[in-house]
Amino acid sequence: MKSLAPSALTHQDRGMHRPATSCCTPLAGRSLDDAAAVELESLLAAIADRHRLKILNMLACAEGAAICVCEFTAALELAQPNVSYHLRQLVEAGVITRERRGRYSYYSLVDGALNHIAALVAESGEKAAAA
Amino acid sequence: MKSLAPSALTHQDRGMHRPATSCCTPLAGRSLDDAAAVELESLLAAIADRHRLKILNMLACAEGAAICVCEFTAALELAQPNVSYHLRQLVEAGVITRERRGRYSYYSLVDGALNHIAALVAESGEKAAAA
DNA sequence: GACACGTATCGACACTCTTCGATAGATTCA
DNA sequence: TGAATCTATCGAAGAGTGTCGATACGTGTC
Repeated sequence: MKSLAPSALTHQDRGMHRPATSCCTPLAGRSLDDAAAVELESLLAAIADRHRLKILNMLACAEGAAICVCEFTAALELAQPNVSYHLRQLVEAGVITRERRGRYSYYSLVDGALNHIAALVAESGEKAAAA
Repeated sequence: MKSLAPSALTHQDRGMHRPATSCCTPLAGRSLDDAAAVELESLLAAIADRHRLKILNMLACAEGAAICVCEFTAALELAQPNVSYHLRQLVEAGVITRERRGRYSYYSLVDGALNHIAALVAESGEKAAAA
């Protein structure tokens, strides 16, 4: 499945002589395991789109109020199936929720979802700053 | 270039009669313009990858110290050209910087870069919470 | 200068994502 | 019930992304 590097060893591991210009400084510690990396990857990928970012911003500006699909379609100047597609991506990522009212579909932000993502980015990235 | 929606108008704009089950709640305001959305999109896309997230985490755990390419190659179990590719993506996004020492290349986090991205996500998303 | 080593880049390929047109599902109104 | 409306889904096409093998570049060593 996954092709490994020719040899997953650092130059130090291979017992190479190490001159003054040494390589491979040791890490202070580890925190982001594979599963966490994959999860954060999917979360970030869900919001890493200009249209979805504008959707999220519209929802944030609505201050908790739900917004109808047609409003997104008008604001984004995007075809309706496209808007549905992007909304679906955000719903599946758990960032927004859908609510049907009659013929209309209203979407709203999941409380604290984006703050959570932001915290993950700041945490797994700038953990050094906190220490 | 960009195909617009059939008519970039909400149901209200088209002067439709509006029953009790009305659509299109007005927004509280706007903040994320097109340029900002594109910029944030590219920033998020740069870090929305499991390997690049692990690179960033390793750098964060190094607490400011630079890390050699070979260390990433070993930790990520990824081929060397692949590692260079991901490092390049992060450099071009302005999240990390490269420094050559002899034959080796060392990478380190740009101070506050990830906190900046996190702030953008939290800001343009949960602006309502701040208000 | 010739060689070894670490890293970056190139071209090709496979895969995923986004977009589009068409259409189906669900609900309201006459 | 039938027509109209709003939204979601489907299949195909296009663009973008990550991976791989091969190779070029820059540096240190002999």
